[in-house]
Amino acid sequence: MTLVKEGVSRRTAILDAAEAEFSQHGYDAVSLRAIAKAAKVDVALANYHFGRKHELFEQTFQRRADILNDWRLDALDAAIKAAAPAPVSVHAIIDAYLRPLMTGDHLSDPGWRNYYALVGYVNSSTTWGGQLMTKSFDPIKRFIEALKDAMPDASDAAIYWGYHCLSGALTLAFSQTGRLDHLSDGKARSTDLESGYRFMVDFVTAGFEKIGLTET
Amino acid sequence: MTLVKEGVSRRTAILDAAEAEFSQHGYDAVSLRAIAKAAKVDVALANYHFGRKHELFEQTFQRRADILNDWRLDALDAAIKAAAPAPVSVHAIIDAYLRPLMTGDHLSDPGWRNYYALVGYVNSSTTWGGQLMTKSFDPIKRFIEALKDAMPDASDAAIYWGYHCLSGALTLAFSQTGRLDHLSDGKARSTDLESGYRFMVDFVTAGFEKIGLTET
DNA sequence: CCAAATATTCAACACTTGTTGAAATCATAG
DNA sequence: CTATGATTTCAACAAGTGTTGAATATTTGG
Repeated sequence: MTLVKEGVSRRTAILDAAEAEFSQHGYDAVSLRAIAKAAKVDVALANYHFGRKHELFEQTFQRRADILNDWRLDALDAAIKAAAPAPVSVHAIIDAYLRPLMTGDHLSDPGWRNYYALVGYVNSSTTWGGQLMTKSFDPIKRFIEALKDAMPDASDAAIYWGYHCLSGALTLAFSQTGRLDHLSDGKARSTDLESGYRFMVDFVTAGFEKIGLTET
Repeated sequence: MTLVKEGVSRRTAILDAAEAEFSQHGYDAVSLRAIAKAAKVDVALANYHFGRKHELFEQTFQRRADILNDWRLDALDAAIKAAAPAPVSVHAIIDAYLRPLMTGDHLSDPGWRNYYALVGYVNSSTTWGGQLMTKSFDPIKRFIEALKDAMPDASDAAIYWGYHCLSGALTLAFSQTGRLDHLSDGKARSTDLESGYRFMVDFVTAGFEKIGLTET
């Protein structure tokens, strides 16, 4: 009998457990022992594989970021190709940014749902937000370039602040905090991200097109 | 010699310290001892005044929420009055929601800057987000009603998801995580919230007006 | 099958955590 | 001034923290 059960190594079991725990409670509220227990593994093993807790967190975060980056860049390339030789539209760029989060069974996969919450946590964290988001999602700079091409008259400031609005709206919605349900008394549901996605695409596209015109 | 220095009671000294610590490091990374030390007070005093750590956090959060709610409702009333008898515009509603964060010296006040970061932390926290945001900012439901009046053809879902976009964009920007600076290589600055405010007003207004038209 | 390398567990370390009951200090009213 | 009540500090608690070095188990390559 091999040590590895069901094809899942203990190393990825730790990452899985860390992902679930960190996304639900944040970095500091989660102990390595809680992660080890969820992964059915000794505490010391996390340290052996990942070093300090800090690094385990960053690797947990990076794992799906790489996958998400690939999905998004593929979608962007497809949009550019579909529009050629005309420049790709703002709407198509925003859609390429958002749609990969929805496609396939990502929304019904607890792993991805947890991860989206983790991104929301990191994005608005003063501790992690600045550095880690930029490092992990570096490839999305290609979306910034695409937006500049689509709106050649827009100022740099408009592009970056617009992207910041998009990022904030997206990560809050996909964190599924339940705020929407409380606020609307159930008339809108946090879990209904298909609806959220549709509204967000239109909302953000219109926003970008508006501030792309405003002189600064 | 009195026990109270410079008119600042020990009770509010604890709240001030808690605000600074919680906003910079989150709930779990902050110990009561760190707060007590910053407030130059014994650990046990926080418990005497506020009970459990949980309640200290909520009271810290509620303190400025009440003030901010008043500012916003005043701004909304003024906008409604200025537009009467015509219904107030979406643009004016969004401005009433955002402008109070900027007016006066709020942006140069470290207390308010810290608080804005704290709101960002709470808003995207799966632990606090749903309940605490709704409880503390309950009066902003009047903004929802105003938006419904301004866009009578918009669906409820459009209004609530639009507000969620606004909330996410706002709290991320005002958290000042430094993400914007890293992403833009300094071409846009997180600290330049005057610019952020101007872009956000136009961005969000255009977004609302767009999804207010879309049938769902 | 055996030796080397890798993976995992065990046990413990020094320290920090939130909370509390009792003691000490202060403010205030009579 | 004094007695009462509200603050504040002191000291300690049981439990939990990240991290590590040594011991054990497992895999791998020859």
